[in-house]
Amino acid sequence: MSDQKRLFLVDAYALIFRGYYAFIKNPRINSKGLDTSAIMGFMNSLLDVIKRERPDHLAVCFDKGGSVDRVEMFEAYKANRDATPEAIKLAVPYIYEILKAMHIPIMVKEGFEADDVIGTLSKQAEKEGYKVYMVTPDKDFAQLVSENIFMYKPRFGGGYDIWGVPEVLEKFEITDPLQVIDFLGMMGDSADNIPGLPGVGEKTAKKFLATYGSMENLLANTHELKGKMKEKVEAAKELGILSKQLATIMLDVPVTFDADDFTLDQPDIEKVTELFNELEFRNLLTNFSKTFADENAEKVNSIEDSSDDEPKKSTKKAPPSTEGQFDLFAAPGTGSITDEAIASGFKNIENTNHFYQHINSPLSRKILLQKLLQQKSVCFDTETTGLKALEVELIGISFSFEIGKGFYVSFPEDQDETKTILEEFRPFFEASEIEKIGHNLKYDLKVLSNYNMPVKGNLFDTMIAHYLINPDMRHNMDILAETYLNYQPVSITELIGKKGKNQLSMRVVPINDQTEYAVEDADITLQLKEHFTSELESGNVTKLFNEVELPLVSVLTAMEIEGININTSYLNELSVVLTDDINRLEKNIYEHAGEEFNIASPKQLGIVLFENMKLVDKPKKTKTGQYATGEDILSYLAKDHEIIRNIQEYRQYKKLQSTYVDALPNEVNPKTGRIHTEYMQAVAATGRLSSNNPNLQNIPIRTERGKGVRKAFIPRDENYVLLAADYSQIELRIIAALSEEETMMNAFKNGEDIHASTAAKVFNIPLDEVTREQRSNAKTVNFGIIYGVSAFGLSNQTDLSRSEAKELIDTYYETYPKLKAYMAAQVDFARDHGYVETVLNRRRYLKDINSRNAVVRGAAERNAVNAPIQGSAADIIKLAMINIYKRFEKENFKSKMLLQVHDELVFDAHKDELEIIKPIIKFEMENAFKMSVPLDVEIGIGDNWLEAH
DNA sequence: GACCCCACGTA
DNA sequence: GTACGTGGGGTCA
Repeated sequence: MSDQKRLFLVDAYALIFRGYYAFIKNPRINSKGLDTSAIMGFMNSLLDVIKRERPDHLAVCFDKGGSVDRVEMFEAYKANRDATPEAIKLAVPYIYEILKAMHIPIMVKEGFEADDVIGTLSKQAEKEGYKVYMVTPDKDFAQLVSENIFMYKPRFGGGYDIWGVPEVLEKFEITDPLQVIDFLGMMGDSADNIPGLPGVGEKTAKKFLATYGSMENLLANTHELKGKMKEKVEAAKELGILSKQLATIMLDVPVTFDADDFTLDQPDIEKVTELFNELEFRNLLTNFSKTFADENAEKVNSIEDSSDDEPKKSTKKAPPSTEGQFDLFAAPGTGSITDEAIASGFKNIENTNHFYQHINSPLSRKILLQKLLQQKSVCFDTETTGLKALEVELIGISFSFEIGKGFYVSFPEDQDETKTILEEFRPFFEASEIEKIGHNLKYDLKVLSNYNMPVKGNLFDTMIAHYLINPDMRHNMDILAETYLNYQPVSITELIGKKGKNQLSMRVVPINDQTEYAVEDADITLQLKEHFTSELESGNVTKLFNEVELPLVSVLTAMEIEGININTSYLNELSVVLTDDINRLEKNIYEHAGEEFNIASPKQLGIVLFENMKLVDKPKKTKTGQYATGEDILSYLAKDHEIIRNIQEYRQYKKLQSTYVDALPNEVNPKTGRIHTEYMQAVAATGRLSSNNPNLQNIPIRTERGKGVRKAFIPRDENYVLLAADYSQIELRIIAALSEEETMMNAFKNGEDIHASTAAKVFNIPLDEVTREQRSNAKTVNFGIIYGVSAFGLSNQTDLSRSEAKELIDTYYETYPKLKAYMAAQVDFARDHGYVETVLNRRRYLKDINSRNAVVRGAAERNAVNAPIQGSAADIIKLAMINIYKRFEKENFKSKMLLQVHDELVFDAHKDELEIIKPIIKFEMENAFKMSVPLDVEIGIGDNWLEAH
């Protein structure tokens, strides 16, 4: 029996960074807008260690002020690391607080890195007879490993790997752990900016070590090397020695290991609870409480266990580790982690009681239906053959109305039989008194519509609920389940594989797995609903949810099902013309350049223009170091160089052809002959819709050639025309009304040309003397205001110099003082509350509004101004859509609403109904929301979308 | 094939 | 300066 004392030394920043990047795609933001990913990631790892190992001695080590010695050696040391993310800077003080409350010793030494502190302490403690575990994912520590010193590498998804001497020797293919230093020195480390030997990577470093054993010995024998490698290494001898020094962890930091100081005491549970509550760490708090509540019980048990020399091996089934051979040598913290289950202890289908039943007989279906009809509220979810709702077939429907229980009705491949079975459930779907719960219900409604099965009754969509609770997050059900229910659902990829060639159809998944997967989804969604009902309430968005977003689901469903007709043959002809133009331009460009290259490659184009042709003395570079060749750059050069004008034209035509002219015909649904875009209701952070598959919200209109594409959008047949209804200047009207800036309000009330009116006031001249240029500049400022202007941005957009732009903005604010006050008030509100809101109380949280980084804060401030404007406009058109849809339904019009483009609605208008629907549309849009400024809607009609404008 | 970057279409 | 989605090139596995 070994009673050797154990010391755990935790490398804080390594775990903090790792935690932060693990959540990078779905940062954990609490209701105050604080990004808690780093704190959560770190605490999960720390609690995991404590829970598993019950260490009696433990300390957490931080860097402070970087390594003075290493920077002296090599100025660039760690210089090319990105600045520490804001969220991490904010996280560290919290982590200190929590550690203090947990009574965990913190080790920092100004001017030294945590590596060095841990190294020094490890060696000291080893001498005093301790077994030392360095808790870190960083491979650099392998050099410290000895008989009594181990690396304790936390795994994603819980569990850990222990690296002792044998593991290190095997991983690095060396004979002594100290050779890790030579290894790192040879291959370098881009994250730490250790240069390494040029041309030497992992493979070569291992080979060198096998042959020469050390950096010094390699450098003494470079004559044995061959070719390019010989030249490179010989030229870099000094660099090699320096790299090795940089990679060496120091063992003489002025710190002293004192067993008493490092003893792990009982935490101040009250204080920790308070901190966790403040951070809104519900699951972590549970985890923490369990860890320390079990403390005494565990200690008794551990008498038997203490015969283990090594920490207990994990028995929990952890998800497949991402740390394979390759990952071992990846830069720390940069790996994008797909498995976010850092917190061990998610519930899942295996450890949670549930009763999910497959329903596959007439009798059982009948019983289920009767049950369903007795409910006030039922959650359902469809399983289908694919993702395109209007083209897929139904495979099954899951239902749940009681937590942990649910049913899965499966359907055969035969579509007639499927129809018959589905018909049995018509009483349920048409029952208007039963609430239907789902996650992304629009999809399910569309699938059911394929079988002519409309759904009635109130809806509750958990995806949209969460979109209102926090629009900046993503709303996948899996993530929501993990965040709010501490539950990790069966992953779809586990069932049918990764998307792409080898993906299976749900049809071939064994029926038991189908049932478990499908009912789990309905079960989880049901549970999320309970959760979100109160969260909507506390976010003050219940009304917005019930009266705008949920009714809109049905409206969008109808619009998507409707689709729009396009003139395919016209587009095909257009493509031929474009191809001719493109070929002609291509020839000209090659002639000017004196060489042939891929004009569509910005990389190649940049080299031709700026290296070979040297069109500019100091070409601008993009952030990745390539030459910038964007439209803004080219337009400066256009007047002097024909090749530039040709390139601009080439780009324009290529874009039109690839994105629209050639792509749109492929999007025509073979069954309906129409294009059915998909509106995303839970994507845009401001509350706007977005459109994809295909995106019909960015169809060209500005250029002559672009307008050609619009002509392809046509009415359904000769009895119809397209009707387009546009809000005129809705965002400016909103900002005028919200700021109560009377000058601007009056201009709108009097029906003035707002940009000319602005120009007259700003330049202090009569309205009829405003020049085109003045109006244009005023227009740019008007728009700039909405986006949060800067003099820099304005001067970029106009011919004005920076100082002229600044002067214009200043006069603008003098002309409209209340507007400026309103903008400042929005920013203040955001600082105080952490969010801003629209006229319908739609919120956007701005976590960076108090950031100490001026650039980051500036962006948040512009959002504080823009989000309420853009979002209120979105609110208003959504209201109008709902009201118009209701009227159209009620009147049973043949005319249909087809598209929404942020401030415009497009209709297939039956010629006989034109005069009836025109005033309805105009009225409903202009009166959707009452403000102190009138809304104005312009209606156009035509045989295609261009003419309708 | 998956992913990022660049460029560019709209409001 | 705000908000999106798509297509092609380039790179890596």
